[in-house]
Amino acid sequence: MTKAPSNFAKQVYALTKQVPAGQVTTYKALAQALGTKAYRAIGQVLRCNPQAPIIPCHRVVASNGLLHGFNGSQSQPALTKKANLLKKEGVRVQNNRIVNLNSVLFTFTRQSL
DNA sequence: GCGCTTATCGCAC
DNA sequence: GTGCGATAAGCGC
Repeated sequence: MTKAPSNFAKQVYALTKQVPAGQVTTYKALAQALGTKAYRAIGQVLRCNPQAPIIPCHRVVASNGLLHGFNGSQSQPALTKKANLLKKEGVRVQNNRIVNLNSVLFTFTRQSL
């Protein structure tokens, strides 16, 4: 990761960084924006999170609006905290799930790339 | 209606 | 070269 990060990862980071506060995106959206079906691959890239503070991985949720992985898979309290933060941003989160997902769901466009 | 399994792609070691 | 990983979708019962 010292030179030329994979275009794929780069785009994932770029898209994730594009997500404004108060909105969340889904792996599917990212995959579609990249034109790939590697939902997991995206998670893989986000998991490495080379730019943790710059990349709001906590703003990326499952297609169902369910808060996935993040630190949650390992730290429930942390996940709850993030959920609370999202709530503060304007994202309705309840039980680790996006309530008004339809209202905060941020989708990407081909031009986003 | 709910649950489990399978398919897919890329990154890291 | 292999394994794993933050999913998604489909099919079955």
